[in-house]
Amino acid sequence: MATHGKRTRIEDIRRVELIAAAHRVFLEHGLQGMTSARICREAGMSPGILAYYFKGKDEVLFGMVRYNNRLLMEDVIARLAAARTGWARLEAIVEGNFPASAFTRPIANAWLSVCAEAGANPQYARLQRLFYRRLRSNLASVFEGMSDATRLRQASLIIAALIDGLWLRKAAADDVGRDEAIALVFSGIRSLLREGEEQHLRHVTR
Amino acid sequence: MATHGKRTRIEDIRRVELIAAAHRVFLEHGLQGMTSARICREAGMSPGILAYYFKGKDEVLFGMVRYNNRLLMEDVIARLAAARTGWARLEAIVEGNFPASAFTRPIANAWLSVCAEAGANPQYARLQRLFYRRLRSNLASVFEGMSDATRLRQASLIIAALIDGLWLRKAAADDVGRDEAIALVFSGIRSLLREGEEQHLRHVTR
DNA sequence: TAGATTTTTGTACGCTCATACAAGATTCTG
DNA sequence: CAGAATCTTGTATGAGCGTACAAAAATCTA
Repeated sequence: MATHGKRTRIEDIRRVELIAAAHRVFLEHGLQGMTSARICREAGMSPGILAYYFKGKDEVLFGMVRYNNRLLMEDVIARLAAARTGWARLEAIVEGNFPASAFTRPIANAWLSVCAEAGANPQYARLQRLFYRRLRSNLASVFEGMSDATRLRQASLIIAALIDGLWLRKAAADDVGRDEAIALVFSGIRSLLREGEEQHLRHVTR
Repeated sequence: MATHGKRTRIEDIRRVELIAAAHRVFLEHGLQGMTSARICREAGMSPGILAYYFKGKDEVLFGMVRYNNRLLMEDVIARLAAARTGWARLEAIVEGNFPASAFTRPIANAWLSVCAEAGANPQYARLQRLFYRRLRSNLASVFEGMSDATRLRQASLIIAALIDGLWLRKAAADDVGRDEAIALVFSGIRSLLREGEEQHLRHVTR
């Protein structure tokens, strides 16, 4: 009992440490530069440690992506819970997709390398789909009851594509700042919405 | 003189054959799967041939990207030359960015892998910037004289981001077809433009 | 056709990286 | 404290890749 508790504790600690280290390496060097040796060095451990706590590198990798997504989603979830009007919820979603500390060229690049890898690796594709579905359903919850189904699909697709595209531009040219990116998305949203719909979002809904 | 002509011919033929083969491999396997051996096999040649006609793999790679960009741009340039109204030129640009035969999940993925690599490799970043600058200036030539500078920058950024984002969505989830993608971009454009501006684009300009 | 030049082939070297593993260090147990 | 279990280290192995190169084949020249 006692030994079991301790053993599990240390194992979990190491796993988290290694995944956090992997995350830092990933943000700095991208998926390509995230080698086993670098992860261990970043964690201050020996190169062979990964094989002890993980079945293989893929396990570290998936853990890292989940870790990353959790960090991002926690922020959005907290903001969504605090939001009172539809517009505030929209702000939470959009701003949550451009974290102040994360809308950076190297990070945009790192994220891009995951998207690229998702084409070859079905497991990645699944993680991506999950993340994207959450965004879509968040947007849908803001717009629901406002428009017909096809318009809603269009609007949420456009907004999602806009967000992704701005990240891509960040990675490629770094020609847009965080505040400008958010402003651009809202500019797009305002253009998409009719006058009455925009007013509707300003009412307190919950 | 005569020998020089012949020698140059064969060298150019092989280089083009190899670059075309590299392009096919790239579209199918992405940047990651584009190995020297595969390129040579695709071209029906021996593995060592690359070293004879190219200084290294990078040279093949940059040649392949240029080859790809040329293919895409030829289409846009031809459509632009034939366009008479501003709206037609806009259609040429937008539809040219979604080639019917190329708006495919594997191709979107391949393109994405180049964007991801551009983060680490400055040479790639240069090629990407060139390609993107062309899109922006094409868009600017359509909108010029219509709006003030900041609105123009906003609009062209949003449209460019929308196009990129839709390609990214294609790669990630394949949840949007070519026609729908084009329709979405135009839906975004129409939302962005005021009524008078949209009418302005329907006049014959040249 | 003989020799010279160009083109192509096949292979071998060196590098990077993930993974496996034996040996050492640490912590727990009785 | 001795012995066992757990944890950590450092290194070795092998696969995949780009590249260099010697030898073979093909083509050209006189």
